[in-house]
Amino acid sequence: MIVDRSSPVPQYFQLQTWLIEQIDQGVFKTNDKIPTEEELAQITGLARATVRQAIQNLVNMGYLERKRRLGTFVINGSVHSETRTIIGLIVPDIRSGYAPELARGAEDEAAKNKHSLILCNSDDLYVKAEFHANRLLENSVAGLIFMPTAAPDEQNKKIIDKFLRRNIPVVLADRTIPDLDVDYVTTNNYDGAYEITKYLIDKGYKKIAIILSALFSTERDRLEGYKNALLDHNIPIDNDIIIADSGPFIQNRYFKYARALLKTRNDITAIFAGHDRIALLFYSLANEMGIKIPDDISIVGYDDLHFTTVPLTTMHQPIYEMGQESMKLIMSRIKSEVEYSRNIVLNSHIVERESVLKIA
Amino acid sequence: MIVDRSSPVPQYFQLQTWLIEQIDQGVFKTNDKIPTEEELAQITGLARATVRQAIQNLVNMGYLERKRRLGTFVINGSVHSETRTIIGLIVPDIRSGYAPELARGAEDEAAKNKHSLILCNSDDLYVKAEFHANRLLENSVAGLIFMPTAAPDEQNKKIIDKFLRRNIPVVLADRTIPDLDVDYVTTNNYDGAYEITKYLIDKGYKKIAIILSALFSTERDRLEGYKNALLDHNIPIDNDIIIADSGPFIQNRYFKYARALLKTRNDITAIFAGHDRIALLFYSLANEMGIKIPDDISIVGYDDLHFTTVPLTTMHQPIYEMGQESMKLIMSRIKSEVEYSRNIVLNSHIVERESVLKIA
DNA sequence: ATTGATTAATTGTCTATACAATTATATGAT
DNA sequence: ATCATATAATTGTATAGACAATTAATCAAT
Repeated sequence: MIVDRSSPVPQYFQLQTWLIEQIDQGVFKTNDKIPTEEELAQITGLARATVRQAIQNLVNMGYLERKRRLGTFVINGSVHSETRTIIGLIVPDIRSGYAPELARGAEDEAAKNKHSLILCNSDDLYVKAEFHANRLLENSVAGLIFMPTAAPDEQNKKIIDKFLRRNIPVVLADRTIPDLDVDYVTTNNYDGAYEITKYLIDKGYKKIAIILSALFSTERDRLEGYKNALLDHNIPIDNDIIIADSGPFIQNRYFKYARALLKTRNDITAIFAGHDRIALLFYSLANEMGIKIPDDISIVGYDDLHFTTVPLTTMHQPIYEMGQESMKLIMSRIKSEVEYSRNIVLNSHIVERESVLKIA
Repeated sequence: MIVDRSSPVPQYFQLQTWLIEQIDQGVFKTNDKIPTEEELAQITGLARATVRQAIQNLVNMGYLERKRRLGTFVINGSVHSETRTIIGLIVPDIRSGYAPELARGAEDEAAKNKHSLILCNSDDLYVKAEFHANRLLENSVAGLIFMPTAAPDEQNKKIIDKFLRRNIPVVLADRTIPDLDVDYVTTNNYDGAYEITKYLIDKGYKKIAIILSALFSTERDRLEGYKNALLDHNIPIDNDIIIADSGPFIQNRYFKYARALLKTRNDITAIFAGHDRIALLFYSLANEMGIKIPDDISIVGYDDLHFTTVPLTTMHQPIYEMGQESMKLIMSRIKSEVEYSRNIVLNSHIVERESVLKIA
């Protein structure tokens, strides 16, 4: 007998307790359909309204989910994730690069799902990321979108594990970590770099310098794409005109690299800037040194931060979509049990403006 | 009439909405007893069970509290403010203008106080702002930093009141609302505009056009500053070269204004762009039309979004500090009872670059 | 194949009614 | 004064029944 009508315990509550027991004991498993309200009324001898009250409470508590016409179903056991509607987003700095675009994509998608976004800036530092991670956990966020910091992979993993251990889904955005079984969304940096290098080659260039950071998977992939494009077109790789900085982006440092490069190697005819902000430096520098882009030197960037002031040919990255897709992954993890980790690689495409001259 | 029986909206939901409204508008204040279920049934003409459903939902949402034999009471929204450590930030769009800088200032200050920031984009639309406001309330934020939308003041006030009624502190950032007793942080737009207009006058200019939006207090103040600077220097105001758009910033529309202005009025020697993004348009346009800045025409902007590509002389606004100060106001409200509302006006200063030529 | 209409299952909304449980307050007894 | 008891107001629990809305699945038409 499920409900004891002589008990002082409310009958809806008895039913509720019984249902929880069944779920806990695995009689009703995740995603199972439990009996319909009518059936439960029959079985227990209660009125449908009473059954409904019990079920409604369990829905509120995050045990069950109702679907019209289909029935009532047991929800993913990682419990109260339903009531939590805040997602954390850790980016290096909301002011720089494409972070605003990414945040906006994520926020829009979150809003669609009636979730909110907590914004955290790590400045690419492990300590700051960890500080925020702890605060997010205290606020019991339902998920985390994380751009790994410039710290070693091991440290980033530590942060990620904190969440995963508590069954809080994590998605890496843009930057990835090798050999880590976690969802991520990125763009095809290797292919993109290969393509835009080939673009320069097709325009007649052979002496193509590249300047970027070796710190992040994204830019390391771009470097590989660049190298292989050269090799595939029988252009020797000249390590002197490959500048791969080991630290995060610091404007002044890159200014020095750029200045040194332009001064010492006037055989360079084209430059592949690891990202658009580096490309911008060259514009300023060209101005300063009386060099004309693209007449004297051609340049391409990567990202497509829409500057209206310089006509930079660059690789457009779908950043907004990256934010969106990251949030979609989080949402699907929250809503249902996902067994395997999923990786989304978005495609970039060249946006041709006027920073490259055809010389072939 | 509280419920419209012909509406497709469920009646319990209509009642629910009505009750929230009453609470928001202060008809039912904190700790007030609302009518009993029986009374509400009478008033609305609904069955008690239906009334009950509405009330139950509001109890779950944290609006109401039931006490047996006593009735149902409005909950004091500020009760848990010590334990709540999340602050809402509603900006038009995190991608545009200085929103990232503002967000970063606010976030850093929040982090110092072990608080977190929920980021919301309103797109300057009332409906979106309201959606986010409701979500923030559901997440029981401890405070709100709000950039009013482009909607009429009354609507923005409605959103603000929702928070204030629950004793949740609100700070307006950058844009203010006249005759509203609420904390705000802004910059001295009037003085700044006066100063930069005077700067142009001192450089020898008399025919100074201005282009901005008349939608926000900030830009309206700038327009006044511009006008008074002219008047004080005995320069007649020429309404033909004052373009005050009534809508939000839409790039293409401003392009048209700019193009028309440059084509029809070649007596103009200087331009005061209401903000830097407008100034940028002139750079693109100048390029297109073969006009040189500053040789053919001088231009100043407002904001100082640091573009490395064009040497724009502009009014630097301390946006990061604005975010910081806004958050500081929130924190002081959270920590202690503040009786009076406080207004902080930050000072801007001119950053001289190379977009203005001396002709006097 | 795609689109459109139909059907049936199930949850969603709503009414009208009844009695139970709780408890602040008033009343009465000591 | 203190304690016990009754009272009444209000929310809490429960029933039985009706119709609405949604939607997966099926069938029909193009």
